[in-house]
Amino acid sequence: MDLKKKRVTIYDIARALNLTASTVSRSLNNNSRINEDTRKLVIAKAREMNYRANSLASNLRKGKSQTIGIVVPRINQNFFSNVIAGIESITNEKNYNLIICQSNESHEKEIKCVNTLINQHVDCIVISVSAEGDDYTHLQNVIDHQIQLIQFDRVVEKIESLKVTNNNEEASREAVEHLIASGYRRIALLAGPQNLDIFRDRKAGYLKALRANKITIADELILDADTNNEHDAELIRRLFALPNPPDAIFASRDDFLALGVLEAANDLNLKVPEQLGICGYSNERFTRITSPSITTIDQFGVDMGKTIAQTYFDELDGKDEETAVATKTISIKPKLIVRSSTQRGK
Amino acid sequence: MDLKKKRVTIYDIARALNLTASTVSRSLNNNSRINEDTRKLVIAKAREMNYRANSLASNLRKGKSQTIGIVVPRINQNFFSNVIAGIESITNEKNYNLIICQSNESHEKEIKCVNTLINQHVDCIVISVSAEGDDYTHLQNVIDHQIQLIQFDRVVEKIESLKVTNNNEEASREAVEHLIASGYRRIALLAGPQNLDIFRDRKAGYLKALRANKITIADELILDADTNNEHDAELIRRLFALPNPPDAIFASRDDFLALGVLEAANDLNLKVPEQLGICGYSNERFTRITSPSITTIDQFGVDMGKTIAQTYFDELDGKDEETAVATKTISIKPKLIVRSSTQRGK
DNA sequence: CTGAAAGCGCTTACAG
DNA sequence: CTGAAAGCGCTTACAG
Repeated sequence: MDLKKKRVTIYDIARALNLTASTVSRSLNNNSRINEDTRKLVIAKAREMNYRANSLASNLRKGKSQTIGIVVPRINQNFFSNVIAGIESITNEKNYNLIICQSNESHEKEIKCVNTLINQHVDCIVISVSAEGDDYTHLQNVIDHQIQLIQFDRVVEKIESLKVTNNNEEASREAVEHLIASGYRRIALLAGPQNLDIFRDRKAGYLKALRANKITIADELILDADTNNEHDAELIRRLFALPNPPDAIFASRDDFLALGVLEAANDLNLKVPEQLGICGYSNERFTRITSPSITTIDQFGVDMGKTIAQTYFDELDGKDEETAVATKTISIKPKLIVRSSTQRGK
Repeated sequence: MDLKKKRVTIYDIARALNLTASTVSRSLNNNSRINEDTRKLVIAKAREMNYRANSLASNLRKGKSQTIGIVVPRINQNFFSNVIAGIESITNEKNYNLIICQSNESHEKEIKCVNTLINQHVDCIVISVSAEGDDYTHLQNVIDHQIQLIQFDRVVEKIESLKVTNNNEEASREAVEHLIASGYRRIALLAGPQNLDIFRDRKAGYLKALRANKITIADELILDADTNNEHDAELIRRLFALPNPPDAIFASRDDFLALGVLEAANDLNLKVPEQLGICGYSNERFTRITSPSITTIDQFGVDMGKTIAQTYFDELDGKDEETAVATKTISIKPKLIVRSSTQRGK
């Protein structure tokens, strides 16, 4: 047996069957006008010879890859893995491939991922940008290379593309309204990095709720977190060290931050929700099972993923030659999930 | 501006510079014997024209893709995402690309993923098989197509390939020894699907520990779980419904199962660890922060990922023409993490 | 150091 | 319904 055995190509099949590559190709792609017997013959032979199509070659020739590239900060965050699962559920049916990349919240790595995907000639790039960075020429580059760009969740407003977003402001407003309704009055905000729109929006929602209820906005109760969990403890400590500490904390960056708050409260022997209310963001799986369970906001990641994929295919089908790259924004409303960490007898 | 604008190729650059494609290609790949000035010229022009290499074309020509395909059951399980992160940390340096696929524990989907990767001409496929299924011709197929196969964690013994495994039996034995040392005597085992070696090994470790300590093995205390979390509750209920229920449960499939046990214990007002000891598997992030925190086993996913990638590159470098596809097994020892859920003043 | 030419494995107008 | 030929965008022996 050869060690340098080459893979079987359509020419090998053609030779074995006394046909041409054209006919083999047509048979394998079972379209066009091909004699049914010929087709069966070819397919049987291909199987027998353990033939595998070379996607590189066919994609090169066809000028498209039936592949969608996804770039997310982290694949193991509940929200992102849900979005990916949602996208997959649609692309599977359509026989599209997915290339998943994670930027690890690094702007540099994100650029690298995007460039690789451009080089791979993916048909579409779906991205939620990392927290770092403010230069987005790599996104513009996607568009310049005629690749459909779809931004989701963490979108860059100024880059025109398809966008699927959550209504973060509205969800946050609702969460804070709920805290107020539960009787909390000194509500702190642990916000996410303010260079991202979504975290600015969440802060806006918080402010809006306080104003609507005529609660004074205390600057010392508003702190911006970055995405590094290891810095969380310090921020939380700072809140509890205030002369007049908060009676509730809205950890609007994510549930991991809320978890840190819960741990800190335990260490300080603060009773949750009696002495401290806690609300997180993104409905991480563990929030249901901590003690007490944590009130949070569900972003419907799976639905969002489905919407993203569906939007792409709709765009593909309905594409009129007039439009260059499509731009449109679809907003999904997240849902407040009230659990024990914020429910007290007023 | 053209809507059907084509991408810039090396021919476009060559034309603009009055050179040939050969020279442009050589300059861009900055190897060979190229005049330094020519190279600079080409690179500058390429940047100016916003040129992007077409990986499809170059990979087709070179017959390799500098791409590694990964197939895991779920990308959002701590262990798997750690392994992926570990692999990435090495492949990043080497400028290799990663295509990540998830089988969602479906054997059918797994086969589809593997086939897609074969068609994409990846250089290597890294896989941890799904819980379903017992036909592994798709793995044999990888080898038959001269693609390096690396199995990890959930490996199929009979398929010869590189393998990176955890010593599951040893880790489980240690965990059960620890339970015994904490004074638990009726130790139940919630095992994973027994068609996978790793779960059989964990059961073997459990049995070994009991035997070594002369504790009677009670069949009614050993139940096999599948990978569907929704079935967990029923199994757990069955254990607690026994006339003589367990005083400790080793949820050897994973921490999510252990979490289910903890929830059930709470519902039944059983005190953990006093009345019930609980041990999980895989050191999921939440185990550190439940109340009580859960004793579990860390599999060093990141290290495992690094080992996998490193092994691949070693094999690549040291490859003598004599060896076909490399086969070798590397075993990593997991570590027991003792937390509150099993610590009682025996 | 640079060029001309072939070829990687496909698909698809163009003929017949 | 099938074939001959060109071409997708590269890389790389072979010359010079």
